[in-house]
Amino acid sequence: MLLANSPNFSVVGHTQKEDELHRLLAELKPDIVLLDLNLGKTDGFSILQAIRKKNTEVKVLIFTMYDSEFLIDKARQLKANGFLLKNTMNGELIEALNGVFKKDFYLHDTLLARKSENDLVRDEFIERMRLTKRETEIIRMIAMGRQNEEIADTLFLSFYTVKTHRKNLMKKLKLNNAADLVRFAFENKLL
Amino acid sequence: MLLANSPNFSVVGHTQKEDELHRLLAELKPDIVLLDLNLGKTDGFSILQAIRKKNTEVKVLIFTMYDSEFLIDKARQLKANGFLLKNTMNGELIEALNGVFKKDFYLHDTLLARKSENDLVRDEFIERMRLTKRETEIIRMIAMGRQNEEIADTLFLSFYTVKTHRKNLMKKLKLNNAADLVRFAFENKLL
DNA sequence: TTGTCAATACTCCCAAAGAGGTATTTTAGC
DNA sequence: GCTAAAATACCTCTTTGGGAGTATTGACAA
Repeated sequence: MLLANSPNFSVVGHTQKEDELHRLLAELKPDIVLLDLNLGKTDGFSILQAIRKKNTEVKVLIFTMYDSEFLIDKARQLKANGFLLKNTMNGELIEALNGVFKKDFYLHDTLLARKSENDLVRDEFIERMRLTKRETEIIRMIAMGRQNEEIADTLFLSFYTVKTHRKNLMKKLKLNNAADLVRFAFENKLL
Repeated sequence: MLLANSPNFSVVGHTQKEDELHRLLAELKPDIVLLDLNLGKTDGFSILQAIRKKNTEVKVLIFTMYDSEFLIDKARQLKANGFLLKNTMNGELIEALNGVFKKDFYLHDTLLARKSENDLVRDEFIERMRLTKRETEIIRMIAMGRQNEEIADTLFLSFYTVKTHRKNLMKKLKLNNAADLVRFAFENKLL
């Protein structure tokens, strides 16, 4: 709908399923994929990685509701070509679609401006709370709604190890349950 | 520190304990109380209520890191005189301190401006998900890290009733655990 | 080189949450 | 006054989380 009146861009296909995505990519050979980031069961990032394994040419623009510095970093790291928020104006989508060709990694000015500020908040938090690398990694996954076993599988750790980290996080941050932990992650810009 | 160079305001006391707060209020008779909102065990709002029960004169300025429309509403509702974010500039604190005398409820312009926008996001979410009044109330408390028994006590409900609501929320929102629920609350500006 | 810290892994126990139910009462709209 | 939705309350069972403690390994620094 946002692209209905655009002379330069049109939507050639869309899908909800990963296997269909790969089929469509091969068939339609689009210039850009607008990829929705889901933090739930089906992780948009793993799809991004899958795309990059098979296809290094197509531009991937992350299009999500998650206004998060951490996710922006992760998107860049995993070779996305841009990051765009869903609650965006019409103009911004077009701008972003052009942006992915012009820049290595497109990010809207307003997001860019806020980023360094929030990075600071986050880093200060991690420093203040003396969170280790692993702990930071795990608190983020908890905040994304993952449970111990999932986290263990993803990081190739024992279920017990994840439990230990979780326990230590609770202790360090003086929190009592997972909900508190998620709140803390949001407040300190970890997510 | 922020008030060190202010000709009009000075800090006459401070405390972390509620009983001491009431003692200090009686002794020092300050014009304004800067009240930190903790969403954890010790709820800043219950302290606000306690102050209002004994003392209707003193101005209470909520001073918190929680940038949340919902909390702003709640503060106004419980007769606070203003709401100020912690990551504020020096000038804004002074502005707010003056503001609590001038207005019924002081809120910084930038917050005010953003508020209606976020209210919309929230209302749309509640509408879309068909959340009832009670469910909205309870998802917020869950997101604040409260557990079923606490929520039950606060709302004068049975523990089982809260469990039921929690269960229904999970079903409606297609979520699997409390962490997911908290994330959803943040993303949809419920908190 | 000798600690300390980070990371890993495990045990036991208990509390809490999550997933199925069912059922009654209240409230609000027609 | 009737009906549908919301709110209340209870049950059983399984899974997950939270708290306590212990132990081993590798890395890095004093």
